[in-house]
Amino acid sequence: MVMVKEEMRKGSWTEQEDLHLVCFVRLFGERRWDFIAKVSGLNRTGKSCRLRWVNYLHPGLKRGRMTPQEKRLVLELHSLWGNRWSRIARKLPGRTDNEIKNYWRAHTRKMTKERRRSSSSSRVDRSLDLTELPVQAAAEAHGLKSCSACSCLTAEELEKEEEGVASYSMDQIWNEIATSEDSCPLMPSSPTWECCSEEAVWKIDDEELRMLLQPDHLISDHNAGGRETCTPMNS
DNA sequence: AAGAGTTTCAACCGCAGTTCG
DNA sequence: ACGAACTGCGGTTGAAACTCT
Repeated sequence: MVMVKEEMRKGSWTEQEDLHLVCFVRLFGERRWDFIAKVSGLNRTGKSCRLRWVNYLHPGLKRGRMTPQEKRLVLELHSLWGNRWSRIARKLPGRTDNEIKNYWRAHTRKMTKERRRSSSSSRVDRSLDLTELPVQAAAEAHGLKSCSACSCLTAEELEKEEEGVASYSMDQIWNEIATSEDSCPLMPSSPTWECCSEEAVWKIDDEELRMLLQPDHLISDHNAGGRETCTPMNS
């Protein structure tokens, strides 16, 4: 018999996939993505699962457009660090490197366009050409050196802070999760979760896992009303 | 109203660094 | 010490949403 390797799913995530992923991440933590991808039955790569979690499902994420303060900070930090998106993202709580990267791209494109427009109407005013200035100068041209008009930290202040604690720790996030646990339909009051320390969860092998994923382990009274459960999708 | 052009956002890819056996 | 597996990062792409003409 010929075994055909199943194609991994690609493209947009469905709501059901999201629910499953959230469930399994909460069960096993934000690590071992290949493992999570495998046991969840999502038929996605670990990489894809991680990306979806980090960029979309993570509980600490902000939604919607970036604020002027955030935009200002992005420009300023970019002038200091260049395309170190993840580093910049760490200074903007709730924003992902992907979001910041997207914003920067959109911003520079806009600037290039404005430049073209202005250079076609008048060939004199080069001061608007931020994309061709050194990034530091570009930030200054935006008036980013001092940030007294708003309450956000300047890049310099952040730089000083850099050695200290990250501005948004995982502890905060998990505290948030813990406090909202009761109202979350996704998180069954699973014996697996309750009886295992985080460390212990990481030590279980595949055989134990199969046992733990038996429906009677996962479906609790909590989910009796047909709510989402942490059973593999393709089971 | 509709089609073209632009912007935004989510997702993929490849590579490099790290961890683990 | 070494190789495989995993993880994170930055660049790029494409579809959907939005705006303009």
